[in-house]
Amino acid sequence: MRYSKQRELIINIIKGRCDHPTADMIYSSAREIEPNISLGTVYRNLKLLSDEGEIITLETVDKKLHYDGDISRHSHFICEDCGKIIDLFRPANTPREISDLGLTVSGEKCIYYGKCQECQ
Amino acid sequence: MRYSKQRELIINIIKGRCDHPTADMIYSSAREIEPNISLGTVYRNLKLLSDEGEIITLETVDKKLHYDGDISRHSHFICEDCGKIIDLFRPANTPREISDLGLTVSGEKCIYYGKCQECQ
DNA sequence: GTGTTTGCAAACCGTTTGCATGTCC
DNA sequence: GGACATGCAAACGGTTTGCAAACAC
Repeated sequence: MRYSKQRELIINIIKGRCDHPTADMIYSSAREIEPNISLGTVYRNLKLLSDEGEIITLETVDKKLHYDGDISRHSHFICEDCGKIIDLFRPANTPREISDLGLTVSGEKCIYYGKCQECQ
Repeated sequence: MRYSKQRELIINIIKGRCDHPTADMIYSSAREIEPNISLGTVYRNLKLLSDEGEIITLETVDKKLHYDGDISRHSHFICEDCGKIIDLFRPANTPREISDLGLTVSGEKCIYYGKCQECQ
């Protein structure tokens, strides 16, 4: 993988925020610094970085991919009503059934769905 | 909600299988019995049934919506490699952090991601 | 110089929707 | 008869991709 300033910018944007932006949000931020960057480049790099394990891709209820620059072991809670994504740093115990079935959970990666405090 | 034979057919197809078909798979099955049924009708009814809580909609890694006719309390495991969806009927303990944050999990609905036995 | 990356725009594809017609009650 | 549901096809929107030019090394 060769250096590119576009990719470096994208990495800095994702790693520098603590929410879970979509490709479009990252594209907007990137354009403020590098007005000529294209959406295709953003998507290509997000896919690349996700494949390399440098960022995490989250599939949510809004049919957009969300990206997380924090690759430390943690889970996510997604509000079914407002779509908000909340980090959970104290991971759940893996259910016994998962190991019984010979399944391996990646880094306790787990998505809980429910309602956040505001949407109860 | 008024009766329609298309909707009854769709319900029977989903409830009659124990996997997690996509709209397209349901559409194919439906056409074998009702060759004139349209894809739009399948989508409209799946959305309706999901909103009514009669079926469950799952967002997975393959960018297609999957549907589950089993609405009993259970979680899912999705293989990151082959996309297979496995039911987990012994739900995980909700992490303490979730209640600490004032979040409510819907019916223990939770998606674990990892590798299935074949993809290890 | 060679192979990677970019910007641009078009293509892709799962899903949604507008509308005229058909169906249920 | 009136509200709801359907079939059809077009539109939608997020993501991917083909290609020529630009860039890294």
